[in-house]
Amino acid sequence: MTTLTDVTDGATAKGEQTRELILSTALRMFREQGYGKTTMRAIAGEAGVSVGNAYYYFGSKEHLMQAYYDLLVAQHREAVEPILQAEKSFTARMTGVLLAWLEVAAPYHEFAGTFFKTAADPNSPLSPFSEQSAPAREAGIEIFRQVAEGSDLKLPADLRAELPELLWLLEMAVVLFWVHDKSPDLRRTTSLVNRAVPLVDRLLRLTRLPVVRGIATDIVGLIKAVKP
Amino acid sequence: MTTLTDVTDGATAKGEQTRELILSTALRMFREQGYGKTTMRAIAGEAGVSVGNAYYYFGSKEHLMQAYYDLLVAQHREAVEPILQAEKSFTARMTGVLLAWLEVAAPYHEFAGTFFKTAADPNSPLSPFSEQSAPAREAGIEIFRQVAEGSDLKLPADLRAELPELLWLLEMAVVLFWVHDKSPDLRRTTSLVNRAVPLVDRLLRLTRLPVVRGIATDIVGLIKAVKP
DNA sequence: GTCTATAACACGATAGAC
DNA sequence: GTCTATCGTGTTATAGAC
Repeated sequence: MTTLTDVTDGATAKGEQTRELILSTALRMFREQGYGKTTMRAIAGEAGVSVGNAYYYFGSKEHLMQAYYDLLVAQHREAVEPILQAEKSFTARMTGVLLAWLEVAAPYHEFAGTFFKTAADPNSPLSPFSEQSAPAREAGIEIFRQVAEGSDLKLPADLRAELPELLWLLEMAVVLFWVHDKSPDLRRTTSLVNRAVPLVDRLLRLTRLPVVRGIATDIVGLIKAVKP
Repeated sequence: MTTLTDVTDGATAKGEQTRELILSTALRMFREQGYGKTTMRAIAGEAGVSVGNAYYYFGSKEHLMQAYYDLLVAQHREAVEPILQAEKSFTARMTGVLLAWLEVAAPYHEFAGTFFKTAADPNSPLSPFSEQSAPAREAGIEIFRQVAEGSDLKLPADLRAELPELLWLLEMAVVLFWVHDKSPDLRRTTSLVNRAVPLVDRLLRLTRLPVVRGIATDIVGLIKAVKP
């Protein structure tokens, strides 16, 4: 029986190097000329390998994008740690996490649209809602679980249980907005985050009112019922 | 000086016919084999025209998709009319409009993913948020203006002004959900609509409470501030 | 203005040899 | 693991016919 670690040592060390070379070359060219104008031939040529070799490591051009996304997620997770250590208020934690995402992703904004394009395709394994993305999605939701749990929020149990997923959805919405944002310095998106998060905070605290809490309970019920 | 109507009469009648032929052939083939497996050569062949002719009427394969979308919107507008005539309650009107969309779009569900794939690309003219889509978007929003105005809803003026656009956004969200829905008969999406709309209704009426109204005002302010 | 026929191009992707 | 050669596709170009 082979173990997962087998693939990372010995004979494949060189392979890993080639993989890295192709990936970093691709990302640099995506950044410099955009996704559409960067051809697989050009990536292979620039990296000094054959096209076939590039396809040996990355099943498609979109898989190179997916690799970039994984990188982004890792960087975000790192950037978020000090914020979660320092801040206590929900607004500060949530705003910090979202702004950290914008900062990490900023260099790739111009061609991020292409990634989002495949993300919207329900048949693509790259979709954030797909089964293949489940691990990455869970990791993303986990961040928002920490955002909520380490904060000063007091919520009814049913809402608290669903909140991380809801906050993750909110992040998806922010990303959607961000992808379409053409304003200088992405001011519209940062403004959206800075103003929307306090509103979410107020909305969540409103669940103390019985009328609002009734609706909140029903919304949670709806979400549960409609999840696949 | 030539007038706009010149292009629609006399000599172009045959052209219009050819255009229709190409479009209907393409849509049938998209439906039967999916978008990806339907080639431009095959469409032209099946329609009995040359490839060049297909490109004469449709600038690209995606333009054929756009034409399909326009068709869908027109069908939806038709399907919606009797509902808006008959129903008075907001919930019934809104639910009716959304379910009508699901019904009209159902035959295309399988390959709709491919369409929304390109629609999600912010650089694509097919994006519902793009400048080129502005007329279609306005027309869509207009439907929800009718939904709200002809209903029994009583809302503060600022919220009422933004509501049609918000309801249109809600429709976009439903479509996004629909595209990813793999359940038999699209039950999850219909269930979402049937349960979410009454909740929206209740939420909107809650704005009578001063606390809630305060937040609603701020949300409207945020939306206005963040619109391009 | 509408349409045909055919070739050619660039690109993503694949096959199969080494 | 890596290469070369090749395929299938969207799209464009050419050169013309009615």
